[in-house]
Parts: sequence; structure tokens; C-alpha cells
Amino acid sequence: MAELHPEHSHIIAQTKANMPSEEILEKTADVFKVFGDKTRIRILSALSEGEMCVCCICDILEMSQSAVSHQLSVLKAAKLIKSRREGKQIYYSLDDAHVGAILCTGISHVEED
Amino acid sequence: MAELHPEHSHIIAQTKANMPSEEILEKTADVFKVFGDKTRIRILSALSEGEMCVCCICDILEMSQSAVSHQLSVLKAAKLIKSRREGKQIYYSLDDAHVGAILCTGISHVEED
DNA sequence: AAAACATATGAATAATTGTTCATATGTTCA
DNA sequence: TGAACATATGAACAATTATTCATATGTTTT
Repeated sequence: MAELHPEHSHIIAQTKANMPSEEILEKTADVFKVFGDKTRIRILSALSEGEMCVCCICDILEMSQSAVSHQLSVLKAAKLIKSRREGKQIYYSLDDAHVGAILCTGISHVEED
Repeated sequence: MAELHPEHSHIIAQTKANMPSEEILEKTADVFKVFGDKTRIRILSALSEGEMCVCCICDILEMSQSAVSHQLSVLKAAKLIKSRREGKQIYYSLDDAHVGAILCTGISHVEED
């Protein structure tokens, strides 16, 4: 642990006071963690074109149904996507506009420079 | 691997065509991965208040200098923060406005509902 | 030049996580 | 009801990663 630096104590106290709560920061990290995987980003990118059944997602990603389903469940647990059943198939879509917005922000950050 | 579904081939082809390149999607996931850790989010949140030296960050996070430095180097390698030396100390700050924007988007997503 | 200070970094360990394989669940059709 | 289809899920394994410990680098002060 670093030593105390009394001359910085004001900045430290003020910064701490202005920061969001630990709980908010942890949840924020958890949300980004879900975005932080290539397979999940590909799924979200596909779904940003519109709702889609699992088998379509598998075909687009060229990945096994099992691997895709596991990641769909991670995305759903994080409330980034929602699902609806239609007969044998289950259609997934982005949960709300926020999700598409975060994805776009990230992509445009990468596309620039 | 899932079987082919000819009746979906149009949707599949079109979605693939509209999606960003694999390279962009991978880089996007990598950026979010860097945001997807509590320690790094705390550092970014502190730095969004203004530039700060390493020892201040340690005091604010109440974490060891080594652990903080390791995460600073991850953030810097990802070009999310930049540094400048002033005598013995090194001051870190967010690399550009985009970083603060992504952070804020994530935090407000969590704060809502 | 040596000592003190601020920060960085390599190696090791512990914990987390993504995919595969095998199988279970739930729906439709014959 | 049974077979076929679409999706979900548990267990195991491999790979990635965050922190700690020890030490190295670079700066200032005496």
C-alpha cells in the first residue's frame, strides 16, 4: 500500500466524493465485461440489424449452436438482449436502444483514427 | 456446427454484408474488455475528474502501487489514458473525450432503471 | 555519488471465463 | 405417441487475466 501524501489529501477527498459509488462502478465494469468478448460483440452486431433466431446467428457467426447459446444466455442475464418464442424457434433482439448506442460508441471509437 | 437453413439464406447474407469487418469487431471487443474491470473503471472514473499522479490514484483506490501501475499500463497500451512526467511524479489523464463519453454511457446505463 | 522517492515491470499464483461434448428440455408434425 | 427439430445447460478443459512479491528504472536532493 502506498504511503500517505498529506499535500494531496484535498484532491483525494474531493475526487472520492465526486466518484460514483463502488456499487455503480462495479456494475458498470460488469456491463462492459459482457461487451468485452468477440463472440458477444458479433452477436450484438448481428442483432442490431434486427431480431433473429438462434440458428441464423449460428450461421452468421459460423459457430456451434452450443457456443452461441451459452453466449446468448450471458447476454440475456446481463439484460442486453431479450427473447421471444415463435413455434420451435426463439428470436433474440437487443433489449433496448441503449445497447445499440453503447455498441455504436465502441465501434466508432475503433473506426476513428 | 448448425445445419444450413436455406430459407434464411437471404437474411444471413444481408446481415453479414451489413456488419462491420471482423477486424473492427475484434478491436471493439478488445476496447470494451479494457473497460470491463472494476479497478480500471475506478481509475478512469477518478481521471475523469482531472489528471492525477499515480500515488493519488493509489490513495483513492486504496490499492497497492504495483497493482495500480499494472492496470495503468493496460489502459495506456489501449490508448485510453496518456501520461506526462513532472519531476519524480507521473501524471495520468484520459486520452481523449471519447473515453469519458464511453465511461459515462456505461455508467448512465447502469444508473437507469 | 549516494540515498530517498515515484513509478514500472517480470514471474508466479489464483481466479475467471469461453468452448466443446454430451445430454436435457420444449415444440411441432406425422 | 413417437420422431424430428430448435434451443438450453452441466461438466470439463484450456486459455486468459488480476494481484502480489521482489526488484528494476528513472528522478531529485543532499
